[in-house]
Amino acid sequence: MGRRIQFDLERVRPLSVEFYNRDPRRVARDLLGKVLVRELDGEQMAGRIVEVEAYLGTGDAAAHSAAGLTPRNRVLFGPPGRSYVYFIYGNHYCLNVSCLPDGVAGGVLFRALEPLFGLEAMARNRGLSGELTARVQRLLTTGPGRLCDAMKITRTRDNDLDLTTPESGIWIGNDGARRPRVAVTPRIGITKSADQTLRYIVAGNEFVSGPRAGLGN
DNA sequence: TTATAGATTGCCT
DNA sequence: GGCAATCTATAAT
Repeated sequence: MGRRIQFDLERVRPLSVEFYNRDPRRVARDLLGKVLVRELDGEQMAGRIVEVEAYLGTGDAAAHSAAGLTPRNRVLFGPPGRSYVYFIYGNHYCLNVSCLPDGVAGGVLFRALEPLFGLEAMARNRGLSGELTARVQRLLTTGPGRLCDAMKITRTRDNDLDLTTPESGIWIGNDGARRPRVAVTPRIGITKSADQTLRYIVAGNEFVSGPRAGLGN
């Protein structure tokens, strides 16, 4: 018998636009422990943010905004608190939130969630069946492509949405949970600017992807 | 118009 | 632990 998840979505309050109108490094760190909520076709899903990466507008060769404004990355240059969804490796979508004021590029990539609500729906979306064992739960939203798959986040439908209001179908909120212990490491899957430590994880959380080492900070 | 690299994942050995 | 799959934005020709 699996562990029953108890989580009250009513307790979650959306984060303000001003929350995102800051340096992506600060936003990334503060997003840990917050809740990403998805509502689609009357179905609700939610997960606690346990792994993110900051992408800076300037001086960051790994950021999509590095070469200047293009049709694809325009959301990163727009106002804060909006969704930037891109398609990668021919298979996967990745979700970011824009940071800093209109005209200044920057964003945070969502890399992993701890599933809180709607696990059955997420498993279905991921093509997983059977018992929701700890191992299967980790396959739901651990990894940037997986969490988009689980929540059916796509570019055509979900790019450039306002993430500060439930009306968008995707939003981020605070449920009053205590601020988690944070660790910082280099980012994953990039070659440029790979020396910078811009990946933020909840220390010791089992739903973090890849290496979980890193000095607390 | 063509070429290439990419903020990944899952399956293979 | 290695690597193919699969698409497309952007750069190069």
